[in-house]
Amino acid sequence: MNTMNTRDLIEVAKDICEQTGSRLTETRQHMLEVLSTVDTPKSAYELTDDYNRLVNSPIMAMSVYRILNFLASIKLVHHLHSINKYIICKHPKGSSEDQVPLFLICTSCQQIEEVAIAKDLIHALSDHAESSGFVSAGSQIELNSLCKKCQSNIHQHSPGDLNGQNPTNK
Amino acid sequence: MNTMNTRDLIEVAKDICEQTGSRLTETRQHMLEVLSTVDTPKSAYELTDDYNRLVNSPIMAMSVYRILNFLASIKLVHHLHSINKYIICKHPKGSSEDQVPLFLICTSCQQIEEVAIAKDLIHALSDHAESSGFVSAGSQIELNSLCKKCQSNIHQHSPGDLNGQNPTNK
DNA sequence: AACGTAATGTTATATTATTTCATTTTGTGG
DNA sequence: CCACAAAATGAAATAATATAACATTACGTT
Repeated sequence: MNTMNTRDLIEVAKDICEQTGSRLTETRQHMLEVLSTVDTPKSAYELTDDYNRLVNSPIMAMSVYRILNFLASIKLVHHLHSINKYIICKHPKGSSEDQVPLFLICTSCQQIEEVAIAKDLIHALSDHAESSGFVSAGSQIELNSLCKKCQSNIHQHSPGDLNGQNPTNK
Repeated sequence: MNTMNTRDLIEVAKDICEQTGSRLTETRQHMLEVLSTVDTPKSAYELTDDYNRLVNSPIMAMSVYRILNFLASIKLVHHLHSINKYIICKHPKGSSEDQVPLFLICTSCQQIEEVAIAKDLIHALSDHAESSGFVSAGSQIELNSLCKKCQSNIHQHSPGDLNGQNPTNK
């Protein structure tokens, strides 16, 4: 496990910023703190609300987007495309050059588990491509799943149907 | 290779609909035809425009969303979350129970390569989770990549920097 | 023909994201 | 210390994406 507390996270952020010639401003730091208070992914607008609830100086959604983009660019925040939400990186230290993040997203309770997997595994996947030669451009992997807890809950109440697809359009 | 022409696709669609008690209506069939005319993924609104350009009877975005959702539910269309676009399924036959689609998305030219990989491979990935027991809920995998063509183009013009991350927020 | 469900039409609105330009902050060199 | 350039934010508008709600039409079944 490599999860960090907020203080350590801020330190890591400062280091990265120094290295890249960017700045860990007050709002960016505040946003990291806000992100640290939750363990489920949130939309940009939800984070805007959270920020304005927790931080004295108000912020607008536009700024939140900018900050999220920045934090994502230095890999301290992940954008989960499949649910269109953002979450703090759980182990910024562990993300070495030869690893990419894998996200297990519980489709029932939205709890996230983030693990790092070897890039080699990705290449093993893409080698199945016919006109292979595609190269992974550092993309994360998102798997919509069911966590243990929700699995047992569902089995109690309505067995089967883990896929939950329904062919109608209602 | 398992790519189908439009006529075969319609047949498959009809079969699926019969099995599930749904209907391959005229608009749905038209949408499949529209989707067949392109090989790059398109947004719902782009498809709305395409539809209205190619089909005589006009359609509204709301209906397009409904139809895309329907076609996705019967696995004839895929929603690529990471770029928020839709594309026709390249081999609806091949998607047996023990396979899931893997998409290689060229971040440069948006060309897609879709292949089917064994579900076992997914489980191999998620076994890296610490509190394992997550189970894949039939989710597809999207890899942002660079196709062969764009790789060589980039190497000619600006070597390196395949990841293209930039730490500023401009 | 009558009924119920599936599908679509239509309008409005919610949600997410970007564009644009002005202003402020901050490090750097003179 | 001051001036400058780049980085970052403020602010307003608007674009792009997606859903809600309700009316209407199409269609298979009895």
